[in-house]
Amino acid sequence: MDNTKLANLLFPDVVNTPDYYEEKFPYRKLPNKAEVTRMAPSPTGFIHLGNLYSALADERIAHKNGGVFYLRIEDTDEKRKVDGAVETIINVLRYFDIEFDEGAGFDMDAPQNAYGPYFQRQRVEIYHAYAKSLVERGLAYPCFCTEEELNKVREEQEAAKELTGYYGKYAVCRNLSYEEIEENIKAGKPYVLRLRSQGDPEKEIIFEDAIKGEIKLPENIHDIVLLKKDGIPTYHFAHAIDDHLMRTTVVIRGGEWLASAPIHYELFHVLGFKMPKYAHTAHLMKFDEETGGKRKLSKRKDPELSLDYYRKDGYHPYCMKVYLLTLLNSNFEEWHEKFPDKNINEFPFSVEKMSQSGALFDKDKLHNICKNELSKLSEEEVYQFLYDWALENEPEQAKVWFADKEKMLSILRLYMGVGAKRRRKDFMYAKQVFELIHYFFEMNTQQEDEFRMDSEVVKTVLNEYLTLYNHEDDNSAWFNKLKEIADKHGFASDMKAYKANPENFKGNVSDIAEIVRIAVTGRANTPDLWTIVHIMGEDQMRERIEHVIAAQA
RNA sequence: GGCUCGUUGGUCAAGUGGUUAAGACGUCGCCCUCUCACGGCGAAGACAGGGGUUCGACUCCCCUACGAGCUACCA
Repeated sequence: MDNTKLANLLFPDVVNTPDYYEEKFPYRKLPNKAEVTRMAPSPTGFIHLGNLYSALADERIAHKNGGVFYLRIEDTDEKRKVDGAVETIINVLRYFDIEFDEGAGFDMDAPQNAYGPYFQRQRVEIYHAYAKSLVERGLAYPCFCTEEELNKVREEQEAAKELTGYYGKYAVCRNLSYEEIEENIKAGKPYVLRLRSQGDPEKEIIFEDAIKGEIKLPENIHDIVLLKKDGIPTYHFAHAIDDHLMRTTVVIRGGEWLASAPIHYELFHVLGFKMPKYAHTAHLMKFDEETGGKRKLSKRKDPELSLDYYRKDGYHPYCMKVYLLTLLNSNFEEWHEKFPDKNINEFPFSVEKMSQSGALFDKDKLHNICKNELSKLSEEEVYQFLYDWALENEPEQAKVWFADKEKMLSILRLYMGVGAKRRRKDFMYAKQVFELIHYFFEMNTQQEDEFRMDSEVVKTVLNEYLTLYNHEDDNSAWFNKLKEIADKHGFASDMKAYKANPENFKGNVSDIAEIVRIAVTGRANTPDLWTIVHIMGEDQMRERIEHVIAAQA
């Protein structure tokens, strides 16, 4: 068989050789320990927490030592393509402050496009150049088997309990003569290009995975598809060529790829490429109510883990990042606690520290981190964050909430405990924040907690409160009046006295405060009531209380 | 079915042959306190099971169970 003749028959239009591309995309000149990583999503239009999780790992590995992190779009599967997906990916990652150095999203002529194009569909002539050279060397061949034929073979293999796939005696197109091939092609028969695998089933490959350590796998023996019948490469072929030509040094990818590592190993070998380092990550998992076990995050089943969800509810991107970092590198949390003022990008991130098994997404933990991180921000920063969120998600309400900046800042200061010895930690995410403070902006809010005293007592206390109330009172004068009311109606004003003999009282000052608190805010738990009253003003307070009194039967 | 990876408290996890088996979240209790939040103190709670190897196994080996992934002209 004349391989050169075959190569020319298959790829008559290919002019460039692999050497041409090797020269065009030279090794990168980078600092010593710098790594080149990439995020290579397929544009399916959906991006969830797990994607962010691995993107963050890639980004950290590249940037911790002055390397390069780029975005490549793996759009080889026509069926799964979704319009606008690329924009979504870029926007979401930008929102979460994960910056790319090059790749999709930059202009074609921009210097950040030097190793492009970064859309695989725009790279077919490159793939074909390498494919042609494989054919020339007898390492690839066209296969004319139809899907039906392949299915039939697979069924037979399954029935015979043999290894399924296109290999050995099942690789019927492997030894077609030039004449047969030419005839098929002239007849217009569609074909795929397959690798002529050199693998030996008895041998195994050994390679070092940065996360899992030494891995032993049998050599690949399958004549896998390199080019699909439309001439577009499969993942495997594109991966080898792209990551080589884009000079990727570390491939961080999901553990589902581990099993196909032998294919990649053979491909890199046969193409004469140096293997990158691999790091196969464990997936973020979710507790599955149905089965009662862990499972991989799924697009269809877990819409609440979509990144859009976190944007909608207003989770601060920084908090998300801190959370993911604590999952990614277990020593991060300790480091962050030890150096609270250091930029989290200074953390010495390492792939080796990444978990071997999939972590369950933990909302409690996320919330705890949100509370802590938000409590480190200034009221101005929180104001800006909430403002941006509200404008995008609650434009109508935003007009009300942000009509008076000073008022909003006062509320934030109160809820954040700014100026106090210790900061409060009530805030988790924007939506929740507004649920906490909305009563400031309504004349009569819905009562969310019930009075524990009967309505006669409530009425009496509230009337008394209104009578004694003086807006000029400071916090302690104001509180003394609550005590006065307590004493007058058989409640203890002194907590110690109450604790000593609770049976002597109807209750204590806290019960009086609670009545007023519920009347004013609609709920039993709030920060300092005096401050609340002074932010909302005497009029609003009186109106609310009178409204409550009137509502008591 | 075959191949592969994994398995420490409810969750995330430290741990690399000798430890009272860290820490964080959550839960519960106490303290502080006008409620809440914050903060402080404390409690409960784990090496999947069985065999080896060894003076000694959470740590090394084998088997079983369970979980996950792959087994496409999808990535």
